Amino acid sequence: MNDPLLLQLRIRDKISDEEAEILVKSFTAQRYYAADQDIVAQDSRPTSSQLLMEGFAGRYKILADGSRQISAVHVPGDFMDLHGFLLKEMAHGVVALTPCRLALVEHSTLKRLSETQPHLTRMLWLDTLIDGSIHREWIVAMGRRDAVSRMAHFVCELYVRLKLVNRVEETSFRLPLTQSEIADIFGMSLVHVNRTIQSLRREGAIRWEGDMVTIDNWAQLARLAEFDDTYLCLNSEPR
Amino acid sequence: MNDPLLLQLRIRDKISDEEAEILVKSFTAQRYYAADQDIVAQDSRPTSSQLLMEGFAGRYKILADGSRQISAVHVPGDFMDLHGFLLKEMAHGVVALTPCRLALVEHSTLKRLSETQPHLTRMLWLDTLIDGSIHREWIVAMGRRDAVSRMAHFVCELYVRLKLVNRVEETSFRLPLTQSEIADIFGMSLVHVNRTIQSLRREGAIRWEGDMVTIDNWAQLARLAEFDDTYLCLNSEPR
DNA sequence: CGATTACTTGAACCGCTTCAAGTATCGTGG
DNA sequence: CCACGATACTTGAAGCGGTTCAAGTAATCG
Repeated sequence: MNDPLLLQLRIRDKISDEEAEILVKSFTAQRYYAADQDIVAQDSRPTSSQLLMEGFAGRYKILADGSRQISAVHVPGDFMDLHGFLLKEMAHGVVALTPCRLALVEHSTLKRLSETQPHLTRMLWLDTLIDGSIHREWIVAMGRRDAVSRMAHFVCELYVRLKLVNRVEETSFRLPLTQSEIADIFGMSLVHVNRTIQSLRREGAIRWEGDMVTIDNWAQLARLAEFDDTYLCLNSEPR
Repeated sequence: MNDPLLLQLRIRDKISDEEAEILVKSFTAQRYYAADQDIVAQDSRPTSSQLLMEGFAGRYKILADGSRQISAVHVPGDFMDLHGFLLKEMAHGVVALTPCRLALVEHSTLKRLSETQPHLTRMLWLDTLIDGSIHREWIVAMGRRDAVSRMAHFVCELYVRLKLVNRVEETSFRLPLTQSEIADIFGMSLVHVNRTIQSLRREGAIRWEGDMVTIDNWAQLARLAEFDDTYLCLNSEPR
């Protein structure tokens, strides 16, 4: 079974085959989105949640002056808007940053799961807690790290998260985002994103050729980023 | 019953008296912390979670250069480190920003709740989802708002959150934080926090005299902040 | 009353933004 | 197969929001 959600969950705790089957069967339909298409609109009230199976998606908000801030980046296996199950109203939109394939669960199904499968429920809860943990790490980075350190941190984080779902080759991964989109992730200008990436290249920490990011010197990158993967919760233990 | 956690939960959904009793009885002990004391240490593995009953607390991380970033501010009724129940290891510390009173639940009790009380479990899950929602709003503010707008947003948010737990008088609330602590919340310098507050004062939007913050012109403050309370999830509905 | 902590102000500096232009890449139609 | 347009990336230079350093004032407390 290569369901990327299961890959993610099984890193954090044992999931029995029965549980896995129940979980997989909860998803009723698949959907495809083109790049730049809205998956969930701001202020909408979805009655289902979506799991990202393939591609990159982002949670975002547009401000009055037209600027956009992306508050989360999702990779395959991320249960993107599981929040909506209990929050009901979406304060932020979700956009496909690349072409995306998604799997859909009805909220009513999730509610039934929460009544009958306490361990699975805790694991889904955990999934949203890890989201929150990543948010906090981003807040720290935005508040107290300079552009180079933040970029290094972002590359480290994506490397680890993509590795969990087998989207990494050696020290490289595909990151099909434009510098303009990355600027919206960092809350920086496109120009400064460009110079920041060049700075990391010049130091020999990474290569970034088109879609492919290659980490040439992990130790240096992690040092620049002060990267510590605790917040990604990578240990398997009973939960 | 004036338990501030129940006040918060009952804003979002009905909680039966039975459920309320079960919840209240889950807390076994109270603890008191002095200002600046660590409630939860970074990288620790607590076996209980704590509910903030009185005071202000903050989640934080210290970086290698000694700077501190506060990633969340907690008010009475916040179930501060409910995360720890499933995340196990704390990537961030929690500090008492003022003297604090806390109520304690063992993780084993929470696990039992999750096996027997699906609705309460969903409500606790929701509590952590609202935390995440606030994180995302902070990320947007840090990325794309200037200092005045962020300060205005922070004041609006605290006003609403404190009102939910009866810590507001008319248009005023106590905020016993130093400008230096606020600088660590904003990831700004103390000097700029000072000038930003003065700017809001000069515009007549707020007064900020010692501990007391008074909102003199909510409309103006909310406009500066582009404040929209959707992310605080203030509607009561079945969850 | 003196020490400590919080708040305030001024001025030089710097990281990042903005504006403007130029280059590389890629898909598409003639 | 090349010309063209569109999009992404790159570079330069001026400007600004926020930092840093330094000092001074107000409030609090033993």
